[in-house]
Amino acid sequence: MTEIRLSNTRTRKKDVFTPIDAQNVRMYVCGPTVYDRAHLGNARPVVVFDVLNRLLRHVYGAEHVTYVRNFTDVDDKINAAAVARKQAGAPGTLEELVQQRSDETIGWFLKDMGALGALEPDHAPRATAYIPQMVTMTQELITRGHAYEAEGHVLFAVESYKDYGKLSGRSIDDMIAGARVEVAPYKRNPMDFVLWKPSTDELPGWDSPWGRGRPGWHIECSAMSYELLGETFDIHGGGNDLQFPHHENEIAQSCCVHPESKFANYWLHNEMLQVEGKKMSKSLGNFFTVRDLLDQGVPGEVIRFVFLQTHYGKPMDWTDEKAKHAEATLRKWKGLVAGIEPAPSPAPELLAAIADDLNTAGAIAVMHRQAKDGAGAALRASLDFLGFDPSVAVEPVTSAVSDRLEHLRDRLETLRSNAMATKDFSEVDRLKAALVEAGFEVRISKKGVEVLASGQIDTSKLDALCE
RNA sequence: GGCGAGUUGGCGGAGUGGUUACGCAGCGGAUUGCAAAUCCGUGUACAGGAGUUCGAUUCUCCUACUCGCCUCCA
Repeated sequence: MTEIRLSNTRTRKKDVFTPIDAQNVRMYVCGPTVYDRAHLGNARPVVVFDVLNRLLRHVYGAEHVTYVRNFTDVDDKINAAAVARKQAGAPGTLEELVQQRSDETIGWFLKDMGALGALEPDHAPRATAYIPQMVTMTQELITRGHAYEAEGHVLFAVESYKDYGKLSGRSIDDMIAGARVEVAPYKRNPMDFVLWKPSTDELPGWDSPWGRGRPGWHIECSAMSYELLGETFDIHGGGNDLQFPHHENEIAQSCCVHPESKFANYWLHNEMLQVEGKKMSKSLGNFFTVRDLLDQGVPGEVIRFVFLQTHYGKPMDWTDEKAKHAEATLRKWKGLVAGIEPAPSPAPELLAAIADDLNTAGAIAVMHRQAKDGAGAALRASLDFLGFDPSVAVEPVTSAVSDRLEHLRDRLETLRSNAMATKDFSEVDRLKAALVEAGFEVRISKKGVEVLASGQIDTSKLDALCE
């Protein structure tokens, strides 16, 4: 069996992965808050853990892996969007409008991530479907002396959990010293965090022993992972910005309710994404969504390829340059594997690279070697394994384009054979240049003439050529 | 201030205690009506300093720089 090694934030080492139960390998990844379109940064963990999911399925068998990724649909930004709609005169109650907003955002998310070649998890629980479980857990924390009620809020008492801060390597005292946030007066310790908070009448809320309210952010992951994966499971993942406080708080909640459990054995965190060397932010004007890129004609798998070029534990820089190179490489490889059956299983070297802490960049190096060696079947199996569909052209050429392309190719061929006799190549060169201008690649060899789509096709220029 | 990640040839980016990864670009050649594509050849880099070692880019320590988190942003 392939030995998988993973960088474990908990131990700060690369650990050999040993599942609790090889018949049921369990992974929980923190999913998005569904208030708006996913930006490019949101896509990184999705792709990273998609690769891990595929690896686990390959090694343990698809039916022996359970992958859970939640949707956070309790959030002030969702509420704000719903309120705005309500004020604009949209029909329905506010709760319905909240639900609507979440529904549509979830639909976008799945579609956009599907375009990146990400398989959907086995379970994609929504926080709103687990409120009773969160209430129960919160109550249990109070009973066990780890939480207290204050002014309609329920707060987790960080001092009641001795390992608080262990995952992220922080001490409560240091954090208090460096705190930059104003502390609510009802907190016993400034680091105490909210398990439950009151809702106003206008906002979505649920009945609870502490009045009508809504859960704090962290409790949902504790409740849902327990419901779907049990007290202790194998892998917990997410972006490294979640390490503190989100994951720290999840651990505190879960371990205090289930003192015998370790919660998650392996913690994986992906590093952040940057754009052209800078943090993606609205103020810098370099903020964009996955959909923006797709709409600009950047194929989803090009985005996927660029992501996989950088190890998940390193900051990744998104640049147009990389996207261009990725597209060229994918196009080349797809040409190489066209019509070739994939090898029955991915090559051992490829698997070894991925199993070594998801060394996707190393895997790409293996694929370059396969391409160079003309190992089409192996390359195709590699592409399949990493979630690239070789049967789909990088840039789908519409039939309308391909018909005209055929016509132009014939014309070019005729012109060329004439020119070979007359030695006057001016007509050939003119058509060739025009085709290149319109976004095609022209190859003329002894065997004949080939015209291929090579990038952004300018259909208006194509139309002009056909007249 | 606290915690953490990183720094490899023009660019991207693996890997290794001692034998030039690889890709792109570039350069030379083959091929071509010219190109493109393809093929062949071509690259001694590992932030700085100290230490361990027969030997370090690879291990340890220090310094510099970059970046992230500490704000319900993945």
